[in-house]
Amino acid sequence: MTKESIRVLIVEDHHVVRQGLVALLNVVDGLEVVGEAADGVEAIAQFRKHQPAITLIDLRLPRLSGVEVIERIRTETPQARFIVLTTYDGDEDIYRALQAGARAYLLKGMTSEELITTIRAVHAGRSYIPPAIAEKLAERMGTEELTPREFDVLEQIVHGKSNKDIAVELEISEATVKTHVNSLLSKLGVTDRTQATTAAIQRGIVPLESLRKTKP
Amino acid sequence: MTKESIRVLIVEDHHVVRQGLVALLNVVDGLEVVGEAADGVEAIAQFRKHQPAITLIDLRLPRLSGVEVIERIRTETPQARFIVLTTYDGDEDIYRALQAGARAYLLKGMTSEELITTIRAVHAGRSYIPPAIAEKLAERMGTEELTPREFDVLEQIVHGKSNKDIAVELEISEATVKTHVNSLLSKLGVTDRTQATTAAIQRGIVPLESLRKTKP
DNA sequence: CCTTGAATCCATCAATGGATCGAGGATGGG
DNA sequence: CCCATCCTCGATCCATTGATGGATTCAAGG
Repeated sequence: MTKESIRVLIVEDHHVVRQGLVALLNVVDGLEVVGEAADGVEAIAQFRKHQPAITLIDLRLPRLSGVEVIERIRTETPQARFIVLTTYDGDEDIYRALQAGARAYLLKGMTSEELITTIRAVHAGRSYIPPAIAEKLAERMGTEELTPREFDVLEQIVHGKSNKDIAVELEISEATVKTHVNSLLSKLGVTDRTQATTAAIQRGIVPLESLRKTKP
Repeated sequence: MTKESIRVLIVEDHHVVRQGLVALLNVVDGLEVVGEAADGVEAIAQFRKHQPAITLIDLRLPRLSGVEVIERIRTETPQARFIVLTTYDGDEDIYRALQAGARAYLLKGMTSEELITTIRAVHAGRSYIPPAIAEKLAERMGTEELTPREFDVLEQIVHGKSNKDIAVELEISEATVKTHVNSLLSKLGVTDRTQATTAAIQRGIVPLESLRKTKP
């Protein structure tokens, strides 16, 4: 009946989740898990070794982020197909992953059927973005991109720095900092730096992990 | 050899993770997964039905939070034993869970051995807190508790409200708001509201989910 | 009963933040 | 070459914020 199994690589650092995926997919007819990886570097090695048709990948990975893995693999193997599988749903993450070439973006917590359907769809050349995710993306489209410098300033703001501190840190004048603050506030559609902070975190522009203890 | 299996209930909303836990635990000698639940309400029902020795539970659950589930079950069955299994590691979550009566707190991503060892330990009456978690807890201990009112104010700050807005919202004068702001800033060990915001989010005092679209 | 701590209010002041101008230099694509 | 964009800087002005100090009420606990 089934001609040939779809060869799948699973990249996921959480052990139990990885186990769950393998257990789930291995009982499915027409799918075959050919490899597993727990971090970005391993993911690339496994990909080269097995040349899977589909790679299921989490975005938050040790050593090399999911987005970087997708980008690197796609430069050497452009036809590689990726399904991003993650718990986070900040617009920025979604955007970057799709930008990097992912064909589908699923949140953990979906049903097995959804997952399997998506794998088959992507293997058949289609792509799949759940409605909830599509909505986030649409939202994002409405907003302008931050310039690199504005991004730098936003990052500092989220880390609780004052305009003066930021000026010192970035080696520019406080007036310039204010200019950047002003334009990023309007691009984010907020009125002050506190709102900018929550917006940045919530949308995944500045990752939560980066908040931990940075010395003054 | 094995006298009797340890009866385990798994409470976890993410389907793949739940699958992974079941797959992982069912092959272990001396453990038996007697039930599964995907939300808080179901969790209580399953507990009553199966009276498991150990309940593995995620904190973020639909309908009823993990902490609430633990509290409710422990009022009717004080000897119930809980192992919290979650991805989040904000001090506040940890504290509340242990306060509610959890015996162990594990982050997803631990090895199967860790998990199994912990289950056996908790079943034997011991408790287990990983070093990384213990450190967080110790940190928290150093800081003073916020009063309810300070908490209200902090919540508003995180939502990007100005002192004036907060005054209106809480129906107190702006001067009073400032007083609360001042004392919560010092309790959190920060110098302005932006830092208070990141601290609150990072420590889980104000959940990220609550940030989504609240109309002005 | 007295102390303590929470919550409320008030006033004042200096520092910070944000809005709004205008304007020069660098860069890169058309 | 010209135009657009970004980055830079400065000046002014007003609003907000945070620090400080002092005052009242009320409830809980020793």
